[in-house]
Amino acid sequence: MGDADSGLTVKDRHAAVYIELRQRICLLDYPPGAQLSEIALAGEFGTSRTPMRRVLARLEEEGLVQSVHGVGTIVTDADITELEQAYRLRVELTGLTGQLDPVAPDTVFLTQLQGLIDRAAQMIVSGTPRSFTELDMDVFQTLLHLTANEPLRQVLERLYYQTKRLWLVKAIKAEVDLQEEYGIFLHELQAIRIALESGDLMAVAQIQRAHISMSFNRLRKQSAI
Amino acid sequence: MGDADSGLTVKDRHAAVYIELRQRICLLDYPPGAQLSEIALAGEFGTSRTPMRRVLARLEEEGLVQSVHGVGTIVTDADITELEQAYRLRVELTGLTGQLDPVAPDTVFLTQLQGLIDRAAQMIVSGTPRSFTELDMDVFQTLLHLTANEPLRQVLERLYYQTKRLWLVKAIKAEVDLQEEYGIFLHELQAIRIALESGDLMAVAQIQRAHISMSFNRLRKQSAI
DNA sequence: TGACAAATCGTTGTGCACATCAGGCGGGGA
DNA sequence: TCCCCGCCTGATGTGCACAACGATTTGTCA
Repeated sequence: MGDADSGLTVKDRHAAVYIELRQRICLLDYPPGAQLSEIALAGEFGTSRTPMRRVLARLEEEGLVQSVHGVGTIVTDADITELEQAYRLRVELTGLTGQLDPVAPDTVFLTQLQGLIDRAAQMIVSGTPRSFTELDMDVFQTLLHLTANEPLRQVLERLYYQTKRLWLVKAIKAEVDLQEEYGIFLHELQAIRIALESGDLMAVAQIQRAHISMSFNRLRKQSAI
Repeated sequence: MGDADSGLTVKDRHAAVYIELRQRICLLDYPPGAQLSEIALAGEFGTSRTPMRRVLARLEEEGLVQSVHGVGTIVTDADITELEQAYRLRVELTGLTGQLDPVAPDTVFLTQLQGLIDRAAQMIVSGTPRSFTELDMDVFQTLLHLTANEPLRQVLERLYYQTKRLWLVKAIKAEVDLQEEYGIFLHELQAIRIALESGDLMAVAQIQRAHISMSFNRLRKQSAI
């Protein structure tokens, strides 16, 4: 946390804390069941409990933590049966990104995408569940720019971070075929690039939609064992 | 506000305050631009600023108010150009209600619906923009039970209250044909009942979707004058 | 030795005093 | 008369002390 508050407003600092905590939860630095201390977090981020409680309240609304009076603030469990509804909604909403306010990519975007594809190729050689999840988050944030519909982006972001922990939990328990996952992901990105170069944003959305749906089915198959 | 806190937990009381303020904003008791005082609201609801600030923070995330340091908490403007994206997303998501976890209605539900239809018929005789909006809210909450997908319900509820003020603002400015609106709404409810009695929840969703879309088009036509 | 009850500890929730900030009002000078 | 600077007011944001609550531990009695 290099305090580089150069020109940053206070509101931005709070948003940064929120994003940081969300990252820690979704990367399982704070695993399900972990207890977050308001005082400790306030000390770490150089503030007091009052602003920290606002951040935690937002995390609670997103369903990532749960605060109980007298007990503590606990990281919620990533249960596949409870998150199935969210996952299926995410599938459908991803399909809408090519329909509602699609944004044609510029050359900068295509360059970024190529960088992400290169990182995905590197995953096959030396990838860990954690580094793969970090890459997946970057890809998500990048592809989110393909729609200008702000409410849709907000909902998709919410659903993404609600459901993303499922994969990493299973991956750490060695219940997924990592090499298969890496290969499928690289293939998806290449397909997206092809669709993008042909200017077919509807196709891009459908490719994402299909892969999210298939990814969920693989997770369900693994949990049925 | 009859303090009937019989068996209600503290959390429920806060939720009730949130719903009450949301209602006041969407019924234009607090019109766009109105300033909400944390201290005054805390006094009215018999609490202090701290819990009230949490409620206002949630309203701010929903986009209904905006808090600015040193200025105040202001009810946001209901601008049709800014809410167009939310409206179009709401149209698509309403169509999904018949697809994601549809719930077959029971006899109690059908009885409730008939009561709403009767109220809609009464609107044509003696309806005001405000009472019509109250009826519309009750209809929305009732029809929301037709899907069991909790994330979808939350998003739909959010989008509904974000966009609902548009109609009431125009209606109060006498920029909508009230009798036409009442008639269309009654017709919609009757169509929904017919689809419901035939057990076709997909049709119910499409009927709602179509009417929300057409309602928005009527609003746009009026604002283009 | 077991079971029950009371106390203790740590946590989140609340209330209040103060800091911080933006806008408006008024006075003074050109 | 106009403009500008500084104060003043009222708002939200923050920090702290205390209340409320739940889990655990400890002590006592049978």
